[in-house]
Amino acid sequence: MKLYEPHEIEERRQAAWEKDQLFRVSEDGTKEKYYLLEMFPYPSGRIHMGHVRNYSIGDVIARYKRMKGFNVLHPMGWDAFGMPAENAAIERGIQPATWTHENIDYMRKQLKRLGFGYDWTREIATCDVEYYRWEQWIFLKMFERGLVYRKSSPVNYCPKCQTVLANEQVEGGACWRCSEEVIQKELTQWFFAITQYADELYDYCDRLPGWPEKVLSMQKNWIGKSYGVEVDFRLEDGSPLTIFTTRPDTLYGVTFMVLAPEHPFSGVLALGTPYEHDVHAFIDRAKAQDRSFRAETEIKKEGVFTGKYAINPLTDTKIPIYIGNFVLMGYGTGAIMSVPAHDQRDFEFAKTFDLPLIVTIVPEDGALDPAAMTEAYEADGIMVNSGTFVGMKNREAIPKIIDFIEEKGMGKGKVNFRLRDWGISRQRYWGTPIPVIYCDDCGIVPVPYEDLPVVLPLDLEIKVVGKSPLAECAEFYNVHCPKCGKPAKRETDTMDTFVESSWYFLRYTCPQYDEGPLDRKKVDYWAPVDQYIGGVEHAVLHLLYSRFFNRVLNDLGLMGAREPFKNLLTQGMVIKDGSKMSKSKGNVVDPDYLIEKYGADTARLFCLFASPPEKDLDWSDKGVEGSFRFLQRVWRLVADRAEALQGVEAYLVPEERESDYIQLAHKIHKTIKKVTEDIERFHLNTAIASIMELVNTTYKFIEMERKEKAALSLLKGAIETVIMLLFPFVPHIAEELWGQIETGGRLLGAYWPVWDEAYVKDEKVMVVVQINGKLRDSCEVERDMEEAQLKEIIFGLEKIQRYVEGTEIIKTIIVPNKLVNIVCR
RNA sequence: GCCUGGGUGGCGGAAUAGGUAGACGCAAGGGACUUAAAAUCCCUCGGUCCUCGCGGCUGUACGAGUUCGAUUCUCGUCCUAGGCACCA
Repeated sequence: MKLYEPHEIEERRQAAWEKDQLFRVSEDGTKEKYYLLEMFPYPSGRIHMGHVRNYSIGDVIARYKRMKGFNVLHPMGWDAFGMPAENAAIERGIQPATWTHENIDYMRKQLKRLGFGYDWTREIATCDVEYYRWEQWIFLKMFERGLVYRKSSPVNYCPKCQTVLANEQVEGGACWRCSEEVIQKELTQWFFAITQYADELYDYCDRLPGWPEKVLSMQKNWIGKSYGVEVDFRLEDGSPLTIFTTRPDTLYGVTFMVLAPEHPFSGVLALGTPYEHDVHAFIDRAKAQDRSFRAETEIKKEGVFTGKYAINPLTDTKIPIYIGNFVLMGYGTGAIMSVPAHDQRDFEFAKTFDLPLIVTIVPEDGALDPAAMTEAYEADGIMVNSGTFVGMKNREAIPKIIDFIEEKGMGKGKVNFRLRDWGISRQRYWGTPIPVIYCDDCGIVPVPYEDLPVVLPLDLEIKVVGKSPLAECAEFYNVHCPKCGKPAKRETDTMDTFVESSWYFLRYTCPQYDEGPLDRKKVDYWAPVDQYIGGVEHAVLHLLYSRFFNRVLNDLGLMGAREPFKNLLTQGMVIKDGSKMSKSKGNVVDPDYLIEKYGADTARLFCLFASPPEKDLDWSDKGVEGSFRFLQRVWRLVADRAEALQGVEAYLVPEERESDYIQLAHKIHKTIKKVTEDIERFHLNTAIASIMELVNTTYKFIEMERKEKAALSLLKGAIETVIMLLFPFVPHIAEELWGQIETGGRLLGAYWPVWDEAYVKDEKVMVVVQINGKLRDSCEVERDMEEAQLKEIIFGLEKIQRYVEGTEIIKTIIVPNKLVNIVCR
């Protein structure tokens, strides 16, 4: 018998796949397409176990779908722009481009060594000019449509990364990448108008049944849609002061207003009054508190009275106007109405400043005494003190009050979003240059399409200092204005790297197309991605940006699909010793080491078997050994009798009626069914478990030592089935074993086995007997037996008789072929 | 505080539509083979009680409920992970 030598086998098989270009695909109208994609990696140097897991899952699905006859697009590429390349450049004096490409070369080899089947002719590296030139092209199209604009605003800035961060990239006041505390800085930035799509992005969350509930809820949470009304309060001089509220049912309980420090009225209301000095001192102080500080929990609510009053349009009551540090200028109108009786924040503020409470909603079965309240009543109830709305349920009153306000011209219904526009300017070098030129005379001038690409110079010296190297490269930024020809300056900021990953999955469909970003025919054949697989950490950032970008490209007429990813699978992290694998924790397992010790098939198998894809995977060295042992067991099963099986015809149905045969035949068909259905729903761990069971059953059959030809035929059928079912998981060993038994020239991987429903059902079934729901006995009977006959057998059981004796039988419940429950007293 | 998930043996995890809880694997214990070891193979393996039987009781975070029957459905409680968090 040949020994199982994974390295030799794997190298040989991989070379053959490469030679035959096995995974290369093109559009084919005769087959159903299936676009399978895993999130592409950042080329950090080497792949880690998270990648191995992600891509192993993907490879199973890709190979399975191919066996099922789909035309499977399964590409791979590199999210190649980003800061680590610059840091490496600074630390080691190596060009970011060189560093990145060396990493890509190494990691590509690693992926190939794991045996993942990609169409490498479609490989993309986002740092290649042929990729980012089309991103610049898209930028210009977006600019024409007003989807890109420039504005000065306070931005999140990471002092360590020395660049701006989008709101989504700030996690609890810290940089998402390096965890440095984020500060506020006033900068002029480019923005993508993602808020124009906020409503649609929100609503479509309900039309993505193939996405995990969790991700959709995170996206909805982030977009933060809320229905309310804008109401015009009036200053005493008649000028309007508009607020936004989601609780118009509390409008009659407003006792004061609060403005954000940045509100245009904040600086002027107190002018010339005794309050002026205090107000300005407060505003200065509040503005100095940067965003991250303001975001801290338990920040004390502070405020100052402006000395001015406004009129509540519903009640004509005069109410004082305050400025408060807790009101955000960026949401709603930057001014709020305060209802201390029904909003906890307002309640606290009112207590501090000794402001009155007016109750407008009471619990259905009680009353509220403003003087006795220790917290705001935020729940639903019945309207009181509310003009014509008294007596209504507050929920029902809300739309009526909005109608009333609109009728009287006091305001209008409004939907607000938490989502902000996406700031994409980064003061970094290793990214896509923003294709814009600033001219003293003509202002902002987009680079003409014929001048694209704006190429990122590769021969720059990267220094530590704050400024982007591009801003110091005169050859780069000194240009002539495309409009008037006068000397002008090129934009030296680059784009956020999330821009590249927002459309790479579309470019895979036509990576060499040179007349535009997308070849409409090809992209419409493949898009949308049928199955996307990646880490849940991208639930908001990457996935939301991609949904936005896909819509923009759709609106630009570049493609037909509206949503980018039909189905999404978010895989869990790889955990070891209780925490995520990381260098700092010193608990990383190196894929190279695993491949060297056990081979790629074992590494893949363990990642797939140890836990279902969505869950975190607990690393276990012993578990890896177990996977290796299983493969050796399979190897022996086949290799030990490879010669004996030569020339034997494989049967999946028993030629003999003896129970050994029948049992094995049934097991084969049941396993095919189970594995098929499990792969379809991504229960890859249980799919493997059931293949293991088939292997165990096959060994048991062998122990019977049946020598007839029929036994060999069925055995061969079982073995062929094991190999075919294993192929998507561990393709190298499967192919090798397939080659060892003579299989009539059939090609492994070309088709998926089918089960015969007749053999899925056992001829004899074990029926368990319960008495009053408690398990008492069981017996084996013919399948689909007549109820009367079954009852006769059951009640004839000695044990059951003993239990039933002396009781009154109320009823007998029969679950066919499974269970009988006798209810008695 | 709000919104999602999730709590099952010593461990990773099964149980697809309410019907035998613990598949498969790991670890552990016992045995076979061997001069010995490795490898391999076989047996045991939730808890508990006894009269050690193809025995009884109990058991899927906890407490109720629906049901002939609940890991599964409903309500409440606790714990835990993730997301959002002065968003008016």
